Amino acid sequence: MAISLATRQEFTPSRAAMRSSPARATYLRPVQSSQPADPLECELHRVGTSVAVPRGRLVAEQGSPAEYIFRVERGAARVVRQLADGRRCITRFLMPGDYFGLADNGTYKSSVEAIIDARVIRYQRTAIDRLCEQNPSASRRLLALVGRQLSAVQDSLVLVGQKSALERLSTFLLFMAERSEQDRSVVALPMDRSDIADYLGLRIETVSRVLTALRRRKVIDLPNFHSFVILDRGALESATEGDD
Amino acid sequence: MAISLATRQEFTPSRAAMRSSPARATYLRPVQSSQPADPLECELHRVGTSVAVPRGRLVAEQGSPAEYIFRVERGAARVVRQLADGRRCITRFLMPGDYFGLADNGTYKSSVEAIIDARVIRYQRTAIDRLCEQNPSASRRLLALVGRQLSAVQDSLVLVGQKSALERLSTFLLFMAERSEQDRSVVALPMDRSDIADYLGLRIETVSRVLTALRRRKVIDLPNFHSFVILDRGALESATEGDD
DNA sequence: CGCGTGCTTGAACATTATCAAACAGTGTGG
DNA sequence: CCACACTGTTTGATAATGTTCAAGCACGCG
Repeated sequence: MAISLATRQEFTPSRAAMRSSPARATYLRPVQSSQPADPLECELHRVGTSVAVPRGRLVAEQGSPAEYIFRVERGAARVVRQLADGRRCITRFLMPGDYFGLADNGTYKSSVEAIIDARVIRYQRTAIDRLCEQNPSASRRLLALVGRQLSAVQDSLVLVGQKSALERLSTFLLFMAERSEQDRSVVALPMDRSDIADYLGLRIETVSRVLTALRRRKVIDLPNFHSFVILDRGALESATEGDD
Repeated sequence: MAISLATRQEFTPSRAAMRSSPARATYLRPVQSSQPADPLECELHRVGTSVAVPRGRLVAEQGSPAEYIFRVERGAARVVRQLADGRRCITRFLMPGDYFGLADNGTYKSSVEAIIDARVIRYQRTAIDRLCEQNPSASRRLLALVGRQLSAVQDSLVLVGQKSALERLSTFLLFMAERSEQDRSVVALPMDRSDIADYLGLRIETVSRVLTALRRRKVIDLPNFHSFVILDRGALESATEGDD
């Protein structure tokens, strides 16, 4: 089925959404946009197009011209960088509200793939540039967004560069918990183990082992493959910084 | 040239050597700025102050208010992030032409320390903001700069997250060679082994071992602790991607 | 019910870290 | 000029951590 460039594609043809178009990298189905929020978003909204992206499909392709900037509305996506020797690195997970492509000038430096059925708004880069030209507050806001991303990637750098497997997983779980719907004790984990592994710079076996170790110690529970529950937040937080 | 598209540019107007000032952590000696180049840089220049920073001294301190944006003119600096448990992580090395603080909003997320006697220009953040307000092309360039930084950090993330010690060192050496004065076969290595280790997420012993391994294999030479020579660039390049 | 995919578990192995010691440059004082 | 200490680097032996390879398990879906 189609997604030619995805390293791997698990297509669960449960929905009809997939018959959209044959094997092409850039087939996204434009749909009406949803509602805007603040005045700036409103501006942005006017130049954006909402698009449905079925699970597994490419939103943007590494190396192709960076025509659009995206914002995830619903669902989740992974930002993937493919190395020459075939290794795969996930540099970010995109959750609702996250932007992608802000800093990619010319061509995309990474691919983006929907992890689950998603909806994204895409903005023509030229339109954004025009907006910034006219509206200094827009460009300030854009700069702030990119700055936040930079800061986040630096955090990842520390995480992956200096920390043990346990520390990485704990940090990751807390991060996911923070990003999920506040009032739910069970946190969704849309990505599979290999996504987590490639994100944290580990192997799936290690991810699995650390997760089950945490479960055995009653720090978390794993009701199924795609969610978890924090049972002992204190323990998880301290595992974040090495006190085992 | 400018805030422009060059990630960096080496001015080496061999000025008078600098004498260091008394030992204070945040003490920088303002001096007259050097010459500007293009119109935008000219604008910037008017709001910048050139400062001498003796080796080892802090240029900016993690957690303190991010009042300035810096650009390294001469010398070299490390961007350091201190973890709670005392581990140290170096996220970047700043060489002439590199900026720091562009994305730090509010407080600095990392400290910056001079590795060797250095000279930096510092720009008041408020002045830069004002400049962007008036001049959309300035803010576009600023955005481009931050974007380039983002891309560089992502590269580091891949490096540190996915690669072996040999791959990391090879990549690092080639990177340093690229950034040093083109026509010199011997490349300066201003930072010491522990800086390299903290940058690459390794221990100094590992750094040392890999370096001597490369020397034994006649891939590089190490005439002294603070420089190296590439003897077999092909071998070094292939070591970058795992073909040992 | 049975198959496939993704997840877990185990044992052997590789790489890197840790601990400890020796070594090399550099500057100091006799 | 030579001992001396100092700091940063190298080297070696051992241990820890994570990887690899190989089963086995479990959930989802026909």
